[in-house]
Amino acid sequence: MNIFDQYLDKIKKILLDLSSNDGLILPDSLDGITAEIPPSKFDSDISTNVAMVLSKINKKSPTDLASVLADALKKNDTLIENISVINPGFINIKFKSIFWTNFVKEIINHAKTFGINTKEKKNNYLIEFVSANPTGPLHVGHCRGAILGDVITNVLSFNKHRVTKEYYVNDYGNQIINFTKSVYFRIREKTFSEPFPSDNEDLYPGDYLIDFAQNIINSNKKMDFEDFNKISGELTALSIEEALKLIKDNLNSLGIKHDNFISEKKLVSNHEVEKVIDFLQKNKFVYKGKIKAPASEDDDNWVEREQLLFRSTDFGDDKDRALQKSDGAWTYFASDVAYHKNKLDRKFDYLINILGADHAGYIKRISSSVDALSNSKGKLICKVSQLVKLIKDKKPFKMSKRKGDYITVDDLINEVGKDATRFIMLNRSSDVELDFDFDNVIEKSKENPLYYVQYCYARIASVFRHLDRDLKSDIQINNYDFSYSNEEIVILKKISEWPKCIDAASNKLEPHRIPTYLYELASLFHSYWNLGKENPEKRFINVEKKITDDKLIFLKMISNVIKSGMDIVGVSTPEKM
RNA sequence: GCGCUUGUAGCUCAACUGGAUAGAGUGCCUGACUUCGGAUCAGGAGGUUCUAGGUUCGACUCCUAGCAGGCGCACCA
Repeated sequence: MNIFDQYLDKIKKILLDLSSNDGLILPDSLDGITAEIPPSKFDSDISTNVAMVLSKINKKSPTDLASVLADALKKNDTLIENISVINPGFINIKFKSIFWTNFVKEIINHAKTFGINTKEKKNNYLIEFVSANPTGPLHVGHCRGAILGDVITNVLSFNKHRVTKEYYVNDYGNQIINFTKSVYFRIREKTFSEPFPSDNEDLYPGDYLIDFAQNIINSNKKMDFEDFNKISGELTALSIEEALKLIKDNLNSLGIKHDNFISEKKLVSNHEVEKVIDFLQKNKFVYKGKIKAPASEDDDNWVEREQLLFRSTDFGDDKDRALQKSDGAWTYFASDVAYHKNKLDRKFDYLINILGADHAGYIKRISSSVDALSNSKGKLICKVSQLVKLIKDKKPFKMSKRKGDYITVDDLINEVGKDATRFIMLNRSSDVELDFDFDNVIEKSKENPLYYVQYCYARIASVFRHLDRDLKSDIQINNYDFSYSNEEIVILKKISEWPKCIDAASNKLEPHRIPTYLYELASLFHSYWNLGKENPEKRFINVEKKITDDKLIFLKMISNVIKSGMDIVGVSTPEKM
């Protein structure tokens, strides 16, 4: 039930009517006409820009046109209390109290579906996110993208789209060889008491490898660890398995579960890379050539080679991109092209990739390949999540990968918990860098938006508790005819924005709008609550049972929306804190 | 140098796919607990939305150019 959509439809209907009967001229598309939330200083519930959009084409002043439209609107709607035309030509509509009574009933009766866009086409999405190398635990850098992807999925699913969550496992290439060697040296450290080589920069230094090594030794008692070359294949598989187990644990503690894990190695061994390159070759997107040294590299160190290149410059990229290494192995990009071909073949309406800021430069390349593979019909959307700056004791602290002492997802969850991590990571637009202040995140005050919103829900729960009612169970509406105060109307207006918030979050893939909205709603609620301190009549539990019952329905409506939103964000709504 | 991205109150950020007098928190100042939960609330002060042009009835939002910060610019992944 989106009242803005409802009234937009009404307005358009009236326009068509006026156009056929009174000579109103309409443009080809009515898309520019909107129904919006008026600024709070106006005593009004919905506003529309219709008169300003149509004034030029009709050669009339916006205000004159607005008066005509306002009259027509008022005439066929008994729920409008008054309608006003305000410069530069907005039409503002104010509803009668009965409108809101109906509204509340509607939401209470359709608690589970309020906010869902019932008009739009439902799509089938594939979202790829996290996809961190299977060489160790997830760290803070992965965390934001992980949560972003998960909550985008939740928003889309809430809006009845179909979404498949996928993790691309980079289990092929040099990094994996180095990683496996590192595990091997840790095994030798244990079985042959040889020290781990500290001078080899290619090896992974992290302590977690010691656990990997021990686990592999324990569960492979018969394995002979003497000669690396004899066991490298098997050991690679075992090492990756260990890493993936750890990563899945990390994701699980963030509350994230992917539907599929797609192995790069399998794509390679199934010859999907060759096939896709054949295809590109036939369509003249691939050639043998040389690329120039990157600007960051000294020309002296750069060796120009002839190699297999993809014409990404045809699609706006800076340079063509290498597909094959000098040793004949595929580049990461080549197998990723195969992976995207694989995605395209599965016929999704949209492909979404969530990338970290440090991979943003990769977008042109991969979207070029999708364009080449799909004749520019691939509908790939890349979403970048900016860096997270960790702050403790008012100071930023950096993590250094070299020493292996970076902050892991585990560290984060242990310190601040899953709920706070999710809510705070999501509270800002993914386009801006995020300050993640440890002291702030665990603080229990208004400064911490998670608690502020949860507290709102807990307060409502406490009212129900006082009356021996259960907030979670359904509430009955019999003769409900609440006469709303101004404070209540303000809250109702905010509630009516919820479908708009979901729409924006869903269409623009901007889930931060949800925590922002919930915070605003909670803020209005806390003000409303405090009215009861000075004026006992404003309290929810009233001597008159009818008033108490009506107010409970009102509170139930608020808690429904809070609960919906918190579920999408993926955090709890405790009834006591 | 090139590409992407950000620039809004002292600080951290919002602003509904171009709407009206740009909003919150924090910090600073002042006030409210015998209460349905003070993890809260009320009030005050704080702005040339980086700059210069352009498009538009209307620009924080779109376009062009510049300035400043961040990220990236491999046969790595």
